[in-house]
Amino acid sequence: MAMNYKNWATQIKKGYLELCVLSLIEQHDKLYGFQLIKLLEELGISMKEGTLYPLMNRMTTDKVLIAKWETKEIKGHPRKFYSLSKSGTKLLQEMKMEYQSMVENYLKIGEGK
Amino acid sequence: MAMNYKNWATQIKKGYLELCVLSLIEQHDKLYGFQLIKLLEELGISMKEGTLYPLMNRMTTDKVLIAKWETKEIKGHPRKFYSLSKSGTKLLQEMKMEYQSMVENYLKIGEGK
DNA sequence: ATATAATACCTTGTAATGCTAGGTATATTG
DNA sequence: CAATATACCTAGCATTACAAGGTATTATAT
Repeated sequence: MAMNYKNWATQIKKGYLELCVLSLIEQHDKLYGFQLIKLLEELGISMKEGTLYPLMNRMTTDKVLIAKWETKEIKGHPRKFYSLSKSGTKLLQEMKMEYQSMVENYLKIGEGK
Repeated sequence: MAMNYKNWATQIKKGYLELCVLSLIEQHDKLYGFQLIKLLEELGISMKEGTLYPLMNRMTTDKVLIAKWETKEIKGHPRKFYSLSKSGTKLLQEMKMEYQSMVENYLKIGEGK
């Protein structure tokens, strides 16, 4: 990315990261925050803690996600696991459709001409 | 889109619209603002005037775009045509690569499991 | 004549969010 | 006992899509 406009990468991630997080939780049933960051990293998607944790709290407040602390069976810092609520599942389906449209619409730009 | 989180559609468009605009200008060589909005609309992409014009001015100031007024040969309100600068062309290539990565990375989420 | 609509551009202010840069706490390793 | 890794959190900043307003020109309808 060029020196100027290096913030474009930040901008285009808005919404996209939300979709990635919800999709990963759907796929794994439940995940905790730190684990999500590692999973995304493996996929080539960089999401900082300062981005993820506020997002998880927002989505929990909005009842898109259900959060549960787990302290048993593990040592170290307790982990907060997230799973999709019913409305979260529905929201994700809508997001996927919208995302799919965007990808297809952009493809049309390349095809035309 | 659900009642809540209806702003997600707004958020995910950040950066995406910039990519669409630059790609369309590259393909058509030159375009004016109002025309861009109509073109995007035809593609299924909604971009409001209050979004487009400030963006075009930003990118002109940053020398990503070159702007030229055209008043001859047409009646009605004068039109401001935009074309890609050299650095704009380079920036667009970088954006396309980044976008491609994002699309591919998200595909991996669906594939894994 | 004179509203109305369509074209074409612009600006102010708001809401939302990714990230930086800090912080806290627990457990392990040198 | 310092350093590292894990795991969560927060305040403040920079950025951008949009709503809602505006200006100006031409064509069309009343």
